[in-house]
Amino acid sequence: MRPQACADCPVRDHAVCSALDERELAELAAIGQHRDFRRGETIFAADDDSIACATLISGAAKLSKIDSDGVERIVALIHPAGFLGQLFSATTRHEVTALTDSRLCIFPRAGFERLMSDHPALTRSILERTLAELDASRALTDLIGRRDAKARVAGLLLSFARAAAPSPCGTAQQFELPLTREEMASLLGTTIETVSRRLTELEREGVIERHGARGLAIVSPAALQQAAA
Amino acid sequence: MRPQACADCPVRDHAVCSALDERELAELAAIGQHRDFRRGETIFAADDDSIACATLISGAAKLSKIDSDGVERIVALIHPAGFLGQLFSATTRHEVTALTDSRLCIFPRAGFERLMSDHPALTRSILERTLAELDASRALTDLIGRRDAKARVAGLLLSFARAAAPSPCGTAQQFELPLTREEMASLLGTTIETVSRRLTELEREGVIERHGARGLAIVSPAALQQAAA
DNA sequence: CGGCGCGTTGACTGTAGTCAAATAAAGTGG
DNA sequence: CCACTTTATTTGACTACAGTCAACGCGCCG
Repeated sequence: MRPQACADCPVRDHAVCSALDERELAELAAIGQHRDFRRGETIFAADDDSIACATLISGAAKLSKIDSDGVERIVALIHPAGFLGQLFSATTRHEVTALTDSRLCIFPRAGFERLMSDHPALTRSILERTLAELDASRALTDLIGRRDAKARVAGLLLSFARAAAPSPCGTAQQFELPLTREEMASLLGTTIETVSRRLTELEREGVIERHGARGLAIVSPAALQQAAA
Repeated sequence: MRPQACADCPVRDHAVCSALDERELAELAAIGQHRDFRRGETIFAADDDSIACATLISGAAKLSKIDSDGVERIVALIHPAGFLGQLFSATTRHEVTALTDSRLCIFPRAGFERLMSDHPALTRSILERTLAELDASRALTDLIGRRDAKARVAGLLLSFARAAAPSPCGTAQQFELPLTREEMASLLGTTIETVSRRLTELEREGVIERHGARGLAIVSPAALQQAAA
């Protein structure tokens, strides 16, 4: 990867590298390289040596743990411009998996951390990104702490709609669900069947429309918002 | 507050200030001051101007949102050495409330952020703290995503036991619950009654013992761990 | 002493979980 | 390109757990 590539990068205004000046960006670009992952591929495995970190350029990823019974528990979703990998820690804490075909800009961790100490702007940028992840994580805590499953499902759909929107503050009216029913259930702390039933219910009420298993259109944003309350 | 006070600070080895050298610490101490809050007191109100941030020296705090129906939804707990306040943002996003009598070391945000730009070590230290909060938040996501209420309650007790332990890695065998039933329910996405019933059940099974409404002893750590699985 | 906040318990209802089967979608090999 | 297998999703019937409403107990403070 050359700095040239950064000029065309779809996340160059939002990712951690956006705060760097040209010279710093060149240094970072020198140690980074693009890599593609197919849907379902493991990006980092849990409890491995933490040797790399990355910016997600396109696609989507999930962070998960496998608990003692072998059940996957998803704890976060990562969207483009998000940062992946465990800094300042010998091993990774979560499984990181591509939810859709994805492109990453990967950096060796040692080199990345060295650049952080050399360039405070990079540290600061990572901090801002981490604070954003923390906000997202707390929003998720809020979401899955809702008592009825319908509110959790509705809230998840809204968060997908926001993530799928072209502009950072809008919401897409129509999009593809990035998660399987099983993944949604894992994220929401419920079961496949309940997710399916609540989706059916929302469709019967005229709040959403489904096009195939993954396609989704929001017919009444207000009603969906209401259902998520 | 003077640097002298820092020497006796119970969290001086763990809080964000621990990474600073003497001169930096003196600068930070110059803009910080201690303040005590009583149980239940609001530390920062949601949606206020974000004018201050703080290190929690002793006690405990909760971060919460009040949703449209007026129901409180707790999204995080903060323990001593934790950092409070919203950096890089005009307004606070959450209500911050003292759970027990607490002592804070408060800094005006503008001064604090200026010190961060002057001293990369402080930025780096805040980053490490934020990464720790992010881990904690994801652990909470994992906890409240469990399907049965008993596992959620048991897991919460374990996390209290860890927080109450004198050493960072141990677990206290006996401690006071820092949350009311209502707060536990809010955190776990369930109801007061369910929390109460599951506690009664755990006691009946001989896993825990209750001493009054708040006192708790873990009789069988293994069984509790098992129940939380 | 009486009220108030907090916690526990009981009875009942309803929603979500479980087990099982049918259907739809996606992938495979001819 | 189609038949076939495999996987994902929906639906149904039943059960169990959690939510709701209500009463009661306890400790605290005025």
